[in-house]
Amino acid sequence: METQRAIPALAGTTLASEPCTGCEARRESVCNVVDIRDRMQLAAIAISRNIGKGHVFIEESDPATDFFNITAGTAKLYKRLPDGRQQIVGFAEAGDFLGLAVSTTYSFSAEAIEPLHACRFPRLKLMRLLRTLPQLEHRLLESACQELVMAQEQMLLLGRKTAQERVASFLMERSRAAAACGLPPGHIRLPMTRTEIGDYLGLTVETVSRTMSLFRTQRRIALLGGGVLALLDLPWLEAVATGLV
Amino acid sequence: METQRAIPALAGTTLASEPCTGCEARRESVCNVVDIRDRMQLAAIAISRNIGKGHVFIEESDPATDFFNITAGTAKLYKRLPDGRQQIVGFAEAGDFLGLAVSTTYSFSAEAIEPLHACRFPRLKLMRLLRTLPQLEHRLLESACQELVMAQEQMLLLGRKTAQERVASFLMERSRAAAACGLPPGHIRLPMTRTEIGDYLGLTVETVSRTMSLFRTQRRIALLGGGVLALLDLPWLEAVATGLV
DNA sequence: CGCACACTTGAACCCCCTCAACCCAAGTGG
DNA sequence: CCACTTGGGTTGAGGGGGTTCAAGTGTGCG
Repeated sequence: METQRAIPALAGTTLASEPCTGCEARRESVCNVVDIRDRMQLAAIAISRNIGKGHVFIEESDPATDFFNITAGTAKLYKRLPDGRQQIVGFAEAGDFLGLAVSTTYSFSAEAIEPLHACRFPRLKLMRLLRTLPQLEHRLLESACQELVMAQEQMLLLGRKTAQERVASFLMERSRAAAACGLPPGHIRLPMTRTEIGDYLGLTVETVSRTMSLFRTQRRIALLGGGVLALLDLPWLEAVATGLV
Repeated sequence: METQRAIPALAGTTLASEPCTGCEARRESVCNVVDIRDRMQLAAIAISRNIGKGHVFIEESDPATDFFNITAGTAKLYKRLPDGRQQIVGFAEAGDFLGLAVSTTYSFSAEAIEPLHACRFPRLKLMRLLRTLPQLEHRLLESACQELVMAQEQMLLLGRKTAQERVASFLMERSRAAAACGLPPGHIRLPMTRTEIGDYLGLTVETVSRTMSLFRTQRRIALLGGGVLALLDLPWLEAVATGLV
């Protein structure tokens, strides 16, 4: 795994009168709220890293030494039971901030499911910096609240929805997320495996596969290869996802 | 429902050189981080309310006009599907802060499951106050992160645990919460009905009842009446809750 | 090519849900 | 005082949605 000073696009040039200009994730990122002078302070404590597919870069119950800001790629955040059962509690993509727990240990593990790029912030340094950057703290609070709302929605899914409702909900969630990246409307990309979708939705691989096959034969969706998928009947999917139908 | 100026214990006296002194929840509450002068500002915008059992004081998807700080009693926070299926996303007790969503509408409903006492803060006024009270914002961020961790734990439960593991987890969670209130060690109070426990754990009433009966015949727990329950075999319950056994 | 891994499909099973009956305690009211 | 109601809790019998087990089909990559 390579590590380098932040600001990859400017590596080798003078050390950034305007930091993070090369960062593709800056627009959606939490870093964006602080002004240029403060962003230099942020960049000064950040270390930019490439993380290979399959690499576990946060291990549950390990000491929480760092925060991460994903700038490219996708990671799965998951918890495990002793016998190997796995629950994915979320997928982190460009702009997401990881490690916000108050606890001194991580509450979940994180693994890159496709090549990942992230800024790593030493926990203590960032905590210290937070005291002088109230806008950043405010932005983190907003971000945490947003995640909390999504977590509650996921609890409703896991506790009360049927397999079809879960898969439809997942596709709609991806559809909303896909608005950001550059895909034709009604198309989504699924960088995760069926097993991972199952571990996210509280189902088995087989049930996910069967349900997707059902949707396909009903012409609600179409598999286009390369992990890309077309949502052919958005209104129906939305209705199923919300428990109507 | 009665409403009155905050500081119930001091109602009718001079308006509190030291506000919130009568509040039994102040110790655990988010308000506690701000110093006396700032707490007066907080108390100035707060309205103290008694909320009767069964009263729904937050309605999902309604405009989020207020924040609440629970000072006594218990509320259930829940989401519903159109056909009536219900998922309880948490129980709020003394010291808990509600309504933290960034969104302008509530993301869940809240109902008092026993007589409730809460401080109500107009959203806009509190938001404005937040800008001048960074310690309060910091405390809210901590609180949100803590809730996020608990939500992720609940996702693991809802997605991957068996009925027995869910009930054991619930009992252990209550056991940790009970440490605060004045019950003999190993004893917990369950102010919620079996139906509500089921709606929290993603199970039916019958399954909850059957599982508790099983634990009782195995002498792992004992029902003492009045919603009080003795945990007779904590190590075993803990092991089951974490997926061992 | 051949191996590994992801995905799909089929068949049998099982845990939990559904439906139903019943118990019990607390009101309520004649 | 008892008859009746209501709401929460328990227990039993049967059924079903999703899991488990198993086999087979791609598909990328050394």
